[in-house]
Amino acid sequence: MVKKMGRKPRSQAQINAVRDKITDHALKLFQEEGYDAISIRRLAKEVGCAPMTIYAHFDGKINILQHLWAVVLDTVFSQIRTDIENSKDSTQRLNIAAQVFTQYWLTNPDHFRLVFMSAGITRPDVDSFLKNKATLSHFKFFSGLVMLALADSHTPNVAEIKAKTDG
Amino acid sequence: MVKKMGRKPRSQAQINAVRDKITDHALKLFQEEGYDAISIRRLAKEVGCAPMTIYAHFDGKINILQHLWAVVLDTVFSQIRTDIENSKDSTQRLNIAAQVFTQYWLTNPDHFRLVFMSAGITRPDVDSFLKNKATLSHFKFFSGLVMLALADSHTPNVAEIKAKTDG
DNA sequence: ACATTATTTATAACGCGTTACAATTAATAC
DNA sequence: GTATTAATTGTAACGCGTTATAAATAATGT
Repeated sequence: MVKKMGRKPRSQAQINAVRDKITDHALKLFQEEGYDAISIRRLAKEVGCAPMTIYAHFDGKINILQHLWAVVLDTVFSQIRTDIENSKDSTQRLNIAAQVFTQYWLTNPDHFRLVFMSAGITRPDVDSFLKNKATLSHFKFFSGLVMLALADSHTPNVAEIKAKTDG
Repeated sequence: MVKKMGRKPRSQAQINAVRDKITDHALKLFQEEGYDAISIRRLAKEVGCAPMTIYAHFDGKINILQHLWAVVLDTVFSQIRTDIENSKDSTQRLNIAAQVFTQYWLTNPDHFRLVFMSAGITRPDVDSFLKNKATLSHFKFFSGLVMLALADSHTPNVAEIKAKTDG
């Protein structure tokens, strides 16, 4: 173990502070003018840093948007989880979840636009985002609710229909 | 009516000949190397024309892919329409349609890749493609089959489930 | 041949995301 | 101070889609 010299690496809090400063401006700008109307050079200018600094904290432009998506979905699903604990009936739980889900987008149309209508998003971008662990668990949680509700409905061809609609 | 002078405008067949020459090379190149691995400059070189000629026949790169999509979907749905005429039962018709649909992608995996997995496709691109009249009629035709099958199933909560899955 | 119209071509430019790399600034240890 | 390490900055460049514009080419009339 040799002694360390020079500047010490930043703490996680310090790193997150810079990331947050970037994502805060990105969120505002993306909502105001759209994802591909905002360039990296423009975003850097608004943040007050050099374009290269952004690339030091994010893999690329699309990575910034994925970060924003994750934040929004985290709040949506955490609210669903808390609101659901009141009920025990599986179909009713699904109803509550769906209601919270849709209600969130209605009261936060800007978030809806950000997540679902950001122009210029490619399929592989969405795919890699869906490979994110937290995001995946959210969808597993939701599909679990659907499964339970379907199991309670006792209709023979529902599973078949679900298979088709899934595809 | 003044007399016309100079070169006459090309016939539709002549125009289509140029378009087809472009789309033929585009189809081959997109399948071989992927949509965004092929640049307009590269496509033009392979076609044997100048990049500007492509822009004279298509609004842009994404427009070429939309053309290819339309061609593929046309063949899929025309095959479905012919194969369906044998049966009268609505649920069986839906079954046949789904089978032809999936079978097509299994026997033409390259087309499947082209339509559903072309990288670099944006949401508005897909949206504008779906606004195409022929494409829309295809989906209306398919959703009509689903509706009829659902009407025959006599299960009370199927419509509700369908509403959720649609969203 | 010539003028006229249609089509293609060549050239340059714009901003974009992204990368490479050297220069610079900031913070720590001696 | 000075050396050392971390982080940011500046600069240039690449290919991209796309647009604008003028020149070249092709086909038709007289």
